[in-house]
Amino acid sequence: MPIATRGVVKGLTPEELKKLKATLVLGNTYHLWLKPGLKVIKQFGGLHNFMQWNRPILTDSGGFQVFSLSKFRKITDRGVRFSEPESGKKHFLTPEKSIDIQLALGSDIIMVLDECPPWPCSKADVLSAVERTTHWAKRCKDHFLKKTAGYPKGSKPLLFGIVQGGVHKDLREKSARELTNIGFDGYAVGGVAVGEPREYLKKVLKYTLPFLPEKKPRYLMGLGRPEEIIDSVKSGIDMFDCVIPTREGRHGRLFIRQKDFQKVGTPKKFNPKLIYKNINISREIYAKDKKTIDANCNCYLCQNCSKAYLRHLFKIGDILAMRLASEHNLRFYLELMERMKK
RNA sequence: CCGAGGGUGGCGGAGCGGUCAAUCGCAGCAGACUGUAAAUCUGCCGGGCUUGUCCCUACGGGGGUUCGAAUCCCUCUCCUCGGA
Repeated sequence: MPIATRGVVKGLTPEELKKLKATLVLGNTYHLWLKPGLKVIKQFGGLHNFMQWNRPILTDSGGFQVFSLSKFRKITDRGVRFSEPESGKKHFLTPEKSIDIQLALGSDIIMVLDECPPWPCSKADVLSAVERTTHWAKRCKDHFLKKTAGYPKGSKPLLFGIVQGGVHKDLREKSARELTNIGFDGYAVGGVAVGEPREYLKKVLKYTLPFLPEKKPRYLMGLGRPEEIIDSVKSGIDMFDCVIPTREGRHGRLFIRQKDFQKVGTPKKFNPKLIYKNINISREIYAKDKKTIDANCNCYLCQNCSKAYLRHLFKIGDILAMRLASEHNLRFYLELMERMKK
């Protein structure tokens, strides 16, 4: 899923996203709630129409902001009080409110509000986050059922639960069991890549996935680097979202296919280190480089521009640089996912 | 020719007797980025190397005062603005 937190995949049009074969985009409850606000989006009949994206949208619940805006919030069982970093304005987000907002946005996949504990964190605090996440998940589900009771058949969005539990085996299992007991349309693994050493990812998946139904979509939230995605797919993950392709693209870091890229998703063995490499295009060594960025890529950038030109666009700060790099990186990521579907 | 103000690192611009190799911004170089407070952030940015409470050379040129000068004085030179 390309990330469209505020109702745009930064710099790109829906048409461009479709050309990249993006099927699903992620929006954010918290951000869209504040800007432009629900009044505006309701007037457009929902986020799809507002942003002119007619394919599915998954909305995150605001749970991650419970973590990332840590200086500006206070959590209680009732919900989370945030103050907006720019204006200081206070807002109170509850599980029910998160569901209401996501329904108003017209989301296709709604995420429950969860508590994502930071790293490092005591086990007691992780436990408390798990318990609160379960409690909130139950409230989300109840509220969701109540609110969508009258929806015509087939028009009901999906509701996903989110597993927490940090790096602890027993807590991951507890969280997964409690959520599956409530029952959701899909399950997300949350609380990963919040600062913990990278080796933990595989463990967390090993602790969590056995307790999630294989037939339901399983979504790893916020991840990741290509090698992490490949490993996670092998472990059983079906869905990802990550800011890396777009954010790093805007910052001039590009993903370039290497020799073994084409072997991904085939029975052939590949060397994980030969799948891709990153370059920072603003480096001086590319100043006169006439070569294309990635000879194996079909995006506009790779079909038309030299490294020297893209570097120049970044150096002068032109928005086209960010657009082209975002598009390229998304194509890389989406192509990687496409290969692994097989 | 007279009067006034000024010349600081690639640029802009602080500093106006010691704590100055010199605040800060830009440009430059490198790095980071994982459910987007992120077109952001961090580091380096006179030269040298043994990268350090290290050594050189430095605030237009020259001279002087002082224990000590980018900072005060003299002189030359250049720039800007007024007046002839």
